This record gives sequence, C-alpha cells and structure tokens, in this order.
Amino acid sequence: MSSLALKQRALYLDVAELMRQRIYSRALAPGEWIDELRIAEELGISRTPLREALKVLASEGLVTMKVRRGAYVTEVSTQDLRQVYELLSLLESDAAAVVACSVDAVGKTQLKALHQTLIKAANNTDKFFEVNEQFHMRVLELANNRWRIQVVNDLRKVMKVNRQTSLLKSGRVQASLQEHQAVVDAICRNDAAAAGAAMRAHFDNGLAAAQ
Amino acid sequence: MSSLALKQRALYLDVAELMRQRIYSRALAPGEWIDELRIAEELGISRTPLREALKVLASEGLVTMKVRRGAYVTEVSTQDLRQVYELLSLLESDAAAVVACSVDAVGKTQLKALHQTLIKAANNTDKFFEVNEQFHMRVLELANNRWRIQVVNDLRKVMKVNRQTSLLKSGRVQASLQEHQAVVDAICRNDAAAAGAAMRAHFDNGLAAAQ
DNA sequence: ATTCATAATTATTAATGCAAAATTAAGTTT
DNA sequence: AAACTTAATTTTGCATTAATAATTATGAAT
Repeated sequence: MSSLALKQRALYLDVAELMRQRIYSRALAPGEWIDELRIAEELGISRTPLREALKVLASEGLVTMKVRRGAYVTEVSTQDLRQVYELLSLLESDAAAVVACSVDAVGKTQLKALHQTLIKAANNTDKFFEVNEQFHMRVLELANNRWRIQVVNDLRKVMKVNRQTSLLKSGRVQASLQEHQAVVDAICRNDAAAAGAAMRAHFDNGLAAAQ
Repeated sequence: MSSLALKQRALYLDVAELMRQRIYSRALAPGEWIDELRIAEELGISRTPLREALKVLASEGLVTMKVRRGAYVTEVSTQDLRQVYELLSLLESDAAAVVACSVDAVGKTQLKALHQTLIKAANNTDKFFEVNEQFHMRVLELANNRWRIQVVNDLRKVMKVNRQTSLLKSGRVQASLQEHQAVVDAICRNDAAAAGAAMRAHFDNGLAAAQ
C-alpha cells in the first residue's frame, strides 16, 4: 500500500529513516563499516540515494564519514552520551522555563493529556518511549523556536543509539513519571524557574540511570 | 598550488564551503533557486558532488530542499535570527560558565591573547569577524563538549547569512570589545555566574544591534 | 623466513545517462 | 479575448558507468 501511495518524500529521506532504525536497533553495530554496495542491492536501489542518505546521517552524527573509506556507524562513548545529555538538559530545561511563561490553557491541557497517556503506557516499553518523546517534543513546540526543535531532534537521535543502554532500569519508569509530573505542575502554575529545574532534574536522573 | 596539493577532503565538502561563502556574500540571495546545472558546469564538476553538498547545507539550514523543485537559499527571517541568537546565547553562556569552572592557566592565557588580537583588529571588519569567531570557538573548545561545538557551528552558519544585517552598527565594535573583556575577566577569576551572565549580555546586545 | 615491491582486487568518488515530473509555451475552443 | 488543454522544454531524481585510491594478495630478494 505504501509502495503504491504516491511518494511525497524523496527516496534518500526514506532510506535515511530506514538506516536510522537499523542503527537504533543495532542491526548496524557501532563502529561497523557500512557496505554501500550490499545495502543498496539489498534495498533494490542504486548507491546514489543511499550515499545521499548517509550524508544526512553524518550531519546528525549517527554515522562518521572517513575520506576514501566510506561511512561508519558512529561509536557513541559514555562521554558522548554524557555530553549529549548535558546539552539536552540545557536546551529542554530552558524550553520548559519559556513554556511556563508563555503557555496558554490549550497548551496546558495538551501537556496534561500527554502525561496521562504516558502513565497508561508505563508497562509498555515501546509505547512509553514513544509517548515520552511526544511529551518532550510538545514542550519544545510550545517553546516556539524551530531551530531548537531541529537541534534537539538531532541530539535525541544520537541518544537513541544507546537506547538499550539508557533503557529504563529498575524503578526508572515510575521515577520518570514523577519527574514529568513536576514539570507539568510547574508549567501549569507558570513557574518558570521550577519548570526549568524540574526538567533539568529529569535529565540528570536519566543520565545517572543510563550509566 | 592548492590544486596540486593532494586533497584530503572530498570534493563535496569543498563545494559545500564554496556555496556557503556564496550564500554569506549574497552572491546567492535568500530565497533564490539554486540552478544545479549552471553551477555545476560553472565549477567544472558534475551535479553529483554539488547535490551532495546541497544536502549538507540543507542539514545546516542554509538551503531548503523542495521535493521535485530543487534547492533554495533559506530565507532567514528576523524571527529566525532572534531564535538563533537565543539559542547561541543559551549554549555559549553555559559554555562560558563551564569554562570559568574548569579552565587552567593555559586556557586563560589563550583567551586573553585572543582578546588582545581582537582589540587590534577593531578597525578591520573582516579581521574582527574572524578573530571574534576564533574567540567564541576557543571558549567552546575549552568547555569540552564536541556536540555543543557542532551545534553552535551550525547555528553560527545561519547567523552569518545575515552578517551584513547584523553588521556592526555605530559603536558596536567598542561595546562588543568591552563585553568580551567582561567574559574574559569573569572566566579568569573563575566566576561561573558572571561569565555566563556576561556572555548572555553580549548576545542580547548583539541581537539588539542586528535588528 | 621476513620484508619489500608489485600486481590484483575492492571500494569510494565523480561523471554521465535516462526517465519521470514540473513548468512553460503553444494552440484550440468557447 | 480568456480559459482550458496539450505539447515541448526544462529540471529533478535515480541509475549506471568510469576512474581513482586503498587494501589485499602474490612474489621475489635478501
């Protein structure tokens, strides 16, 4: 069906998304060399759109291009992970503070609803990740800065490479929910400082659990 | 000479840098359609490396790809400029605070030296921009987070699109120098809060002058 | 046997070719 | 004359081919 649907996106974007999923799932392991020829004929496409996709992933930091040696899956070290968490903490806590100042009733309702959905997804890891991402992205959208959205999106892609590493350890789901609750509460009472601090705490705890 | 030198970088990276300069200099105007065929034969290359370069620029936000309509130079609105400044302010003020805590004697000396070079370049706009960039990048490097360096580099590229807009208005050079001095002073006395505040003020003033 | 040199293979990079889609131009009809 | 249709041109997107560089394999010489 999707193959019949008239495609609106360019092929290289679809290929990029497919390669992202393979990197997230470790079908392509960190440090692994990406065999253009093999993957191209496996997907039934030429190397041109694949190479274009790899350059997109390189700009996101998911693959590393070595001159005359092709593309390699980026190895995300624990130091990298810490650095990415620090940046996300900075960018998203600031976003939460901005939202606390500017949010209207609709935005508050949306965040509360997303948080309720997240609570219901507590026992479904995949669903939890998905809704968790939606919550964070909704906060970003409410902060109304398209460049921040772009930057955070790219950094989150790097974080996802180590998804199973940062996978929820014992009790992390419940703690995470409480931290989200604190963010929602602070935003809803328009307390910028508290919203920023709550989001920062959320990331600090997430990093601690990931390592 | 440079044509004889064995090239270490791939062609598409050189082409990307060339296109960046054309966008900065407005040889390619905002909103303008990029004629792949014309530019490729003008540069004496095929469309392939040019198209790869354009995808790099697209990920940086300098060009916008429209499906089946090619690449257009991104139009950076005043709102975009404000948003980018806000992000740079956030990222670089945090970096300055980090540096104030972690910098050693060597780092302090480097920053002081760069600041002195900047003072000497006060009457040379191009040189001033160059050294100014070096100063900011040195602070970032000292903050020791390669992902932040990457993000800030990309955002600065967007800012440069409006370089003449943000071009130094009356007295902005001297004010800018004083603001830099405040950053250096705060870092050298390991005052993180003051360093962050000084850098933030520097960007706030820069944005005000740019609009 | 080890090391150096050279040949063969493999893979990346860049150029060219081709088909599909979009825009523009031309023509016909009302 | 205006609008709709159709043809021609332009341009993108993808595939294929060519060439350049790197690696591996082979062989000779010390």
